[in-house]
Amino acid sequence: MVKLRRIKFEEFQRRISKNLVPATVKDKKLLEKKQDQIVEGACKILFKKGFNRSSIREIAKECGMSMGQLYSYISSKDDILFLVHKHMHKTWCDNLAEAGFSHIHDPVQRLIQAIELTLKYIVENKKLIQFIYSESKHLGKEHLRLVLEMDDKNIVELWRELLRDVKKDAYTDNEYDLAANIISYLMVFLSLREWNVREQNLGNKFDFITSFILKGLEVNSQ
Amino acid sequence: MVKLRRIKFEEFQRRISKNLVPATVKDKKLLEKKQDQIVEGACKILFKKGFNRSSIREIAKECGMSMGQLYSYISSKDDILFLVHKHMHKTWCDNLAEAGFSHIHDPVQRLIQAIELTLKYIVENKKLIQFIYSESKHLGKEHLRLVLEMDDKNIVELWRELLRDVKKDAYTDNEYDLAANIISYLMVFLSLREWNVREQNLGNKFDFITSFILKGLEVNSQ
Amino acid sequence: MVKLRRIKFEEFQRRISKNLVPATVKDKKLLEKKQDQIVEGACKILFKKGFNRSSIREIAKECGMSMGQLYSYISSKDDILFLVHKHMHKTWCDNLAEAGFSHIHDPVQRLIQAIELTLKYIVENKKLIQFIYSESKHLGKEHLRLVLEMDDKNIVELWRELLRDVKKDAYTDNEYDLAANIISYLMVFLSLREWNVREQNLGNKFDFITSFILKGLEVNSQ
Amino acid sequence: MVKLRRIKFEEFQRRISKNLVPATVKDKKLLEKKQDQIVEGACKILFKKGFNRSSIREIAKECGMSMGQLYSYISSKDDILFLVHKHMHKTWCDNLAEAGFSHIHDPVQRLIQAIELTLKYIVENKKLIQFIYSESKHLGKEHLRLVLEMDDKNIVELWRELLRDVKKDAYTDNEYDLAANIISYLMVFLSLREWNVREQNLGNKFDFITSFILKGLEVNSQ
DNA sequence: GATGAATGAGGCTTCATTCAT
DNA sequence: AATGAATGAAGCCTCATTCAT
Repeated sequence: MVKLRRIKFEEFQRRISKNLVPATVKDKKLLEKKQDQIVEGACKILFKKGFNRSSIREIAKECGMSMGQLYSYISSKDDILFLVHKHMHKTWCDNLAEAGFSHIHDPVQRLIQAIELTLKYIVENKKLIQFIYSESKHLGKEHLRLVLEMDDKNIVELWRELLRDVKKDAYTDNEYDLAANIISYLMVFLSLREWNVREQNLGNKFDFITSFILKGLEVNSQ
Repeated sequence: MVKLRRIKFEEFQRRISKNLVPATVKDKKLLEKKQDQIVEGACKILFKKGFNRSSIREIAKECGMSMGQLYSYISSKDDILFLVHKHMHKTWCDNLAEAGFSHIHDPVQRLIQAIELTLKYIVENKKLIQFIYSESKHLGKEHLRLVLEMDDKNIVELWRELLRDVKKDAYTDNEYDLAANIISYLMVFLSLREWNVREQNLGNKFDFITSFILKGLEVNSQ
Repeated sequence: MVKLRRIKFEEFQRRISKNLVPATVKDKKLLEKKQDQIVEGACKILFKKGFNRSSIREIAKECGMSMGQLYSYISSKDDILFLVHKHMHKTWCDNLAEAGFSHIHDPVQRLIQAIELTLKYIVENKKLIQFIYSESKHLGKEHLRLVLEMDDKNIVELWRELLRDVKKDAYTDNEYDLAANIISYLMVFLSLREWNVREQNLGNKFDFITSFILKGLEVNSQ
Repeated sequence: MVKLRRIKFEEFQRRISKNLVPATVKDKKLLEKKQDQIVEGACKILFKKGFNRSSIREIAKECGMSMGQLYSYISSKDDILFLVHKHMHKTWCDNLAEAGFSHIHDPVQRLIQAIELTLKYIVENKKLIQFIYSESKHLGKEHLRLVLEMDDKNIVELWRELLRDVKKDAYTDNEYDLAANIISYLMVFLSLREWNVREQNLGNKFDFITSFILKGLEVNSQ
């Protein structure tokens, strides 16, 4: 199951590459390396100031690049935003794939494992998640389409599949979709509502959310 | 219960007024009226183009004001964003207050009513919600503090109270807080994830979400 | 005849105004005045360095305006080029209208007068003519269309009419058109080929050209 | 007569070479071949986008060269413009030389043949002519001098000589010069005023122009 | 009080040319 | 000798805010 997902992600990678047409650089290896460098540098600025308030000049400087160099690996400021989205997506998928849960036979335990791995990832990448979810409106049309597709085909689809195993045929297709989206949405709750939620032991929060979801789905965790 | 909330909101109004220092206008009544006019006009532009791409000139024009006039009711562009937040907050609270649910004796039914009213409000004000949640990063520090406080003291607090009645003493304080925040967060799900969720009858979605929450809370709705 | 032309020019003025949409300024009178100021300043730079090598900053400075101010009377650098074209067109038409020739009864003498007035205008506005004819390729699509239309409907049409009176029905429509275009083209010869032509008395050049045209048209100037 | 011209052109070639200082390449033969390749590739881009909007990168790519290689055959972007001018000049001269007219004994027929060959050349190389005449402003000072000299010593001089045979001693030197320049100028009319002139049979246009010139010169073509 | 013209810093992006590899 | 990545100045344009009228 997870392998399948990884394959799909790589398929996206390929399609995505076509949508980021750097005007000048030809060396693919270098391109990828530099784009990683851009993501790393850009995030430092972007997380602090948001997309609009971060200037290309600042970002280039933080990346240790001249503006000209930066623009040979991207074709517009928008591309940076897209690169960050792609980065988030990749680390998210990698995180799940590495930790793994497809070996767990019990569908419920598998779901629980997926939830906990994801919650952990989200909390560990709080700034990234906050940025992604508050700035996705600034993506260009085509980039937005791609990001939504990545989200739907990789992440939401994972929950759909896990739910199908857990709920068997108890739901209609619409309900699987809705539930998968709700779970997907609840996963980022802790990062997006950080300031609202009272300080307390993180494990408690994880447990409460996991338990809330399982009960909401009428799944018996025993 | 609801009355209490309204009072609180007005209390905020007063405190908030001090944070919007119009340079010239003294007539409070006029100020309020004009600021409503600003919100109305601004929203038309803001929802279409986002905060950064909307210019003061455009907004002023849409409001039927000169730029000078506009600037006598606000002190910076950021104030407009705050006014829109305040507007959202007010209509949200008004919506609940008008429809009302404090007369419902059964705590569970009261909770259900609150959920459904809120879901309805969120869907009817989709653009507003989407705007608020994607542009809150642009709020100035002080404004952000106020908005978070409004959210916490009015909205989240409502859920906390409703939950206390429903769950009696089954939760710890932390759990009441967490659950209230989760519900509050789930309320805007349909507007923020519009594109992801499959087309289907809206009522079904409402029912699914309501039911999911009630089950998640282990509340028996019968 | 000439009056007719003037009317036509004003008609263009009106249509043209719609194609130069300054984003911000509302006072029409001021707009016109400032655009004249822009043309005057811009020409000093443009004639010296050509369109591409002249920066907006330089032009603004020469006009005694800030860049922001400049941009409230134009909407792009292209507009400046168009304004210069319009300016040329206007002075050309004004020059003919003021000196006048419609009162001359003899068609041949009228043609001669038109030629000499035009040659005089062209030589007196050498730099302007050189600029216009070497930079019109840089006009935007819509502006180019307008300029070509102005040229055709006002200037070339003048020659067509004069020729019709002179040649009666000796030409086909195509020939009237071709001859009018050739004359129109020959008029700017002295400014565009300044460097090639040997220094000599200007009057001689005028006479030679006039005579060349009349003979070319087989018109007897008696 | 024509031979003379060719010799002169080659003489220019030599002088011109000194003004294009390729940084590295010493093999003259190779240099010439590569510069032809550059002209061919450059024209494809230049005619489409104009000089300023064509980047060296694009041009190099179209030429099938690396940027480094390109820069070993030119010393600046301006050189490319000059190469195109030289190319135009060479093809123009070659065209006349190949078709030939020096064998025609009757001076008037010879002139007519020269005119028609030139008109044909100009129409067949419309894009080139349009480019040359709209971008010559971008030539550097020294290049401009050379181009004007080529034009005067080769092309205008041809007309001067042809006119001397046709008009015998009827003109003063100034008049020969003026008439030669006018003819030279009229030759490119059809390419530069393409859009203005009504669609019609090209032969008609050729005949009208030829006839107009002959009459203008008071030359009897029979 | 009301208006909207003016400011000018700062935004994103391009590209001729060089030079390390 | 050949490559093409890197430089960085300069390009055009926008717009929140002020202030003379």
